[in-house]
Amino acid sequence: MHVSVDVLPSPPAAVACGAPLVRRALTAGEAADLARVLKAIADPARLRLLSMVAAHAGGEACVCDLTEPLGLSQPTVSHHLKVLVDAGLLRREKRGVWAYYALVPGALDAVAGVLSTTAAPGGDPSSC
Amino acid sequence: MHVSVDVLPSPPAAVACGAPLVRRALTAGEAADLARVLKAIADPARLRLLSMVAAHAGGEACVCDLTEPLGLSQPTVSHHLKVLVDAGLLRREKRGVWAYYALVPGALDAVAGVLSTTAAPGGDPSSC
DNA sequence: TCACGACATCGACGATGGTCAATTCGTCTG
DNA sequence: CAGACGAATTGACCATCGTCGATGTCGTGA
Repeated sequence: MHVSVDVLPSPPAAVACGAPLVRRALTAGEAADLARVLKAIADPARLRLLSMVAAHAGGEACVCDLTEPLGLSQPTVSHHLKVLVDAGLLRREKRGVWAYYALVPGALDAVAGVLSTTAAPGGDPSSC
Repeated sequence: MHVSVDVLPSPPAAVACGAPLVRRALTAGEAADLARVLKAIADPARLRLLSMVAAHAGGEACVCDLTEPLGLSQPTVSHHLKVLVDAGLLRREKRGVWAYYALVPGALDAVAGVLSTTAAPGGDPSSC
């Protein structure tokens, strides 16, 4: 028994491409994938973290830069950052004692593209 | 006693405009507003509902059109639709015995615009 | 080697959310 | 009016989530 299905927390998710939401009815699987990424973003603390990381000098920030302005404990901030990394929205790089977080380049735009009811703006030709 | 603070579930939310997420750090209030709308979208059943309503003939659908393909009970579908209406993403119109739901025109694009790291595409000049 | 600082993980608690069965509310029709 | 039908509301149950304090881990410097 126990074949251990190995249901990994999922690879970075990727969101799928194009703007399928309003074009055709989503399948249960597509909806689950999209919801997983959106649930990661749909939290005030995590939205502020994304925003603070993006607006920080150099496009990256360490936990010590984020804890105090956010008004949450350090373990809580670490938890939220992990959720965002697991969702494929942030990238974590450890340098010495500090851990630096930065936006994953196309991630937020991919989500925006799926939600948009018009054609994608810049038109990222790498995917699809 | 009981002045009844009347903390309304919030007006349609509106999300704010522009693409402030990656430009500057969000305030706690802005993050809370955005999170409220995103939480409404961040559910597989509700994503499929938005998608099915948008893809349906005439851009609108009644509950009876949605219950069966979604595989959820009628009360649950009604509950999800109410969440989407309260978030300002769907519009409800009752005609006779049936209740028809349709997308609120700019709502999804507004959310997409906030998440996007580039300038808004079509450029909806009505707001801001 | 030891102490300290930055960060991650663990365990627990209260709050929120998704779902359904049962009921209620409106509206049309016989 | 009474019945039927579509939809909304209620109440309850279980799962998931956000938060914290305590603890563990790893790299740095005295």
